[in-house]
Amino acid sequence: MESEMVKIDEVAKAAGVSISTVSYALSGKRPVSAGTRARIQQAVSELGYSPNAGARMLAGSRTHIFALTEPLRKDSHAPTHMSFVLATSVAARRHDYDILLLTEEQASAGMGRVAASGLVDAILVLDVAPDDERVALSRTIETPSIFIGVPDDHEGLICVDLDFESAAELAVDRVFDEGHTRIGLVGQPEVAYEKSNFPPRLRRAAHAHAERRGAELSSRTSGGRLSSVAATRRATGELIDAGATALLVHAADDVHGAVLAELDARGLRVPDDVSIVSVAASFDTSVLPVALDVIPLQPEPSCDLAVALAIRSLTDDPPRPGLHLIAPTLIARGSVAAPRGD
Amino acid sequence: MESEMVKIDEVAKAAGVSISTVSYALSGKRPVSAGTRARIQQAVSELGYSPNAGARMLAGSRTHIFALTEPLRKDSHAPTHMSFVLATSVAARRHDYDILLLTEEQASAGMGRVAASGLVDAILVLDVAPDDERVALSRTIETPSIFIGVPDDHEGLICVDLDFESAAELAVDRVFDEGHTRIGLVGQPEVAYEKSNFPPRLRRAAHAHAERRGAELSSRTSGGRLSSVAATRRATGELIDAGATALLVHAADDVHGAVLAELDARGLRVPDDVSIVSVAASFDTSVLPVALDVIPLQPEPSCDLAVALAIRSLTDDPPRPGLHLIAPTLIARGSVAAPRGD
DNA sequence: TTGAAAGCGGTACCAG
DNA sequence: CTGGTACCGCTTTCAA
Repeated sequence: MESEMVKIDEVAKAAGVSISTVSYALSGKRPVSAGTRARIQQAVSELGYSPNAGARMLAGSRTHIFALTEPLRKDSHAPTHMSFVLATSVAARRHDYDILLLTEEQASAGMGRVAASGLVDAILVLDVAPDDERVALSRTIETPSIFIGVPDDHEGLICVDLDFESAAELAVDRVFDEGHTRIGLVGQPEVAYEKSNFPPRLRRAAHAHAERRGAELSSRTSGGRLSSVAATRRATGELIDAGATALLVHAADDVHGAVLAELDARGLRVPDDVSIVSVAASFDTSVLPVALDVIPLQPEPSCDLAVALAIRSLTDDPPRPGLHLIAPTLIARGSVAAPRGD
Repeated sequence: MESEMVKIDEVAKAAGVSISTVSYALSGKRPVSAGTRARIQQAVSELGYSPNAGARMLAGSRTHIFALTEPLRKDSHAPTHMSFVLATSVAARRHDYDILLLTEEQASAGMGRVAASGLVDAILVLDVAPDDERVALSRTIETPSIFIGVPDDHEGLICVDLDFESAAELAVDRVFDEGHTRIGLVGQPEVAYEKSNFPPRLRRAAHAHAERRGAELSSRTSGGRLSSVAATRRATGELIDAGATALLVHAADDVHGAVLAELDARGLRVPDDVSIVSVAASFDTSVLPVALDVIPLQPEPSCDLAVALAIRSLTDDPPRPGLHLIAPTLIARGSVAAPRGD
């Protein structure tokens, strides 16, 4: 039934109403009688009308487009990043929003560009690094930005992330409830506890909760300035030597690998000899040699929330800057069992 | 220097010229005196002017946006798809185009939507399946579509793909020049040679070129309706038994795995006992247990060409429907050597 | 070489 | 509940 590019006045004529009534009937911003609305709906579908995007952007206050900035660096873990991109675009569509993709150098450069040209209503920032250059950029533009992940300096930013304190408590509970009273925490490298924001919070919460429940928790870092296999294996060994029967790991994927390597080298098996829970992993834990119980940063909840915040940031009741946390969920994969009875 | 949202009239005022002169100075569609242009350029950068995207779309004939439809199915090989998305968006930016991402069900549904609303100037179709439903869709819309990959029914479509005939010849040359005169080809499943378009072309080209050069080439399929490990191993065995010292493989990744498994089971090593070249692989060959010489479908050349075709399809000299082929390149990885001298 | 002004196709205000 | 219409900011013809 459609021809070339139907315009609103054709719909109006077909339905025997005015242009404005068509507009209001479609946007719902003004009550329209049931009969009128029906005739308009019919005209719309018969003519295959779809409002012109440019005109809507110009006349209205919304572009119905979000920018999605994701560097997609070559070295990065593709499946993980793809799942976040996917989850974001699906969430956006549910709110009638399209996604404009900004990658590579455009991840940064594009932000200013699309903001200045009014191409997008908001910007969703993915794959956030601790010292992300997009932080500074987002402060120079008026377009609302939502970070999925928390950079070190997140003053004034709206960030979505896992509720790492709850996650720490959940992890402690998981092993404590199974009978472990001596727990080890293999964490980030040293610097992460000085400069970064939530590694210390997670660690503190773990300590506090363990104490609260009557467990003994001691923690080690996985390196100095950077995580290293050597430091991680040493840390793991120390914790085991100190009697830990359960390990919580809050670190990057290679650190998990190093922990498992050390246990393997000592002839310790998971979960028979040592139980493990990976906390707040943002990578795909299926890359690990052993399936681990994990409290992951999942794409869907984060992206859904980020999109919801983006939408709300366009209203007269925008979300406050700060961390918007996702309730943690533990995925059991069999790496936790009762401690050996010896 | 920038404030809220600079408009073209402010630039005009600052430069002491009319609005139209500013527009022309920026678009270059009308000669503007050097002096005037300089003053305008200065005003633009001082004010931080960036033309409003919506207004440009409405008034102009270009949106400066391409849709990129890529299902990004969960099961698909993420790194490969991501590299195509990346290459496309980079290529698009070089022509001042942004990418609107359509994934999952929007990969199809979104095409009609963005076309009808005039949101995009053209649509780039990625991850094309033999029976892709987006083929039919692209025929119902006026927005130019460029397929990166060739569906079975590509009548009237503009498709970008590897020049598989040249690729076949290149592969034959590679092993023939090394001294192999008995070559085996492990191909697609049977049906691909009946219904699909280029598997038979590739095979035919390989046979013709082998004959031309004086080599003996025999081919086997990797299954009936679907490739199977059993059929592939049988095919591989038959070719080896028939005396083949070099194998060309034109198939999916798992078929490559099956070929290697069969060779391994027979105690044959690559390239000492058997040479292998993977032809027209569209997957990441680094997932294979053995590094193989490969003539890949590379993202960059394909995406660059696709974007170029998209741009040209907006001119008064649009590209003809048909296959637009990329010259093949062989990447040597050490899986080809001279045949054993026995 | 430059300027004035008519649209582009909606949105939303002001009336009725 | 509905209609008329003044914009939204830029592109592009028409005139000068």
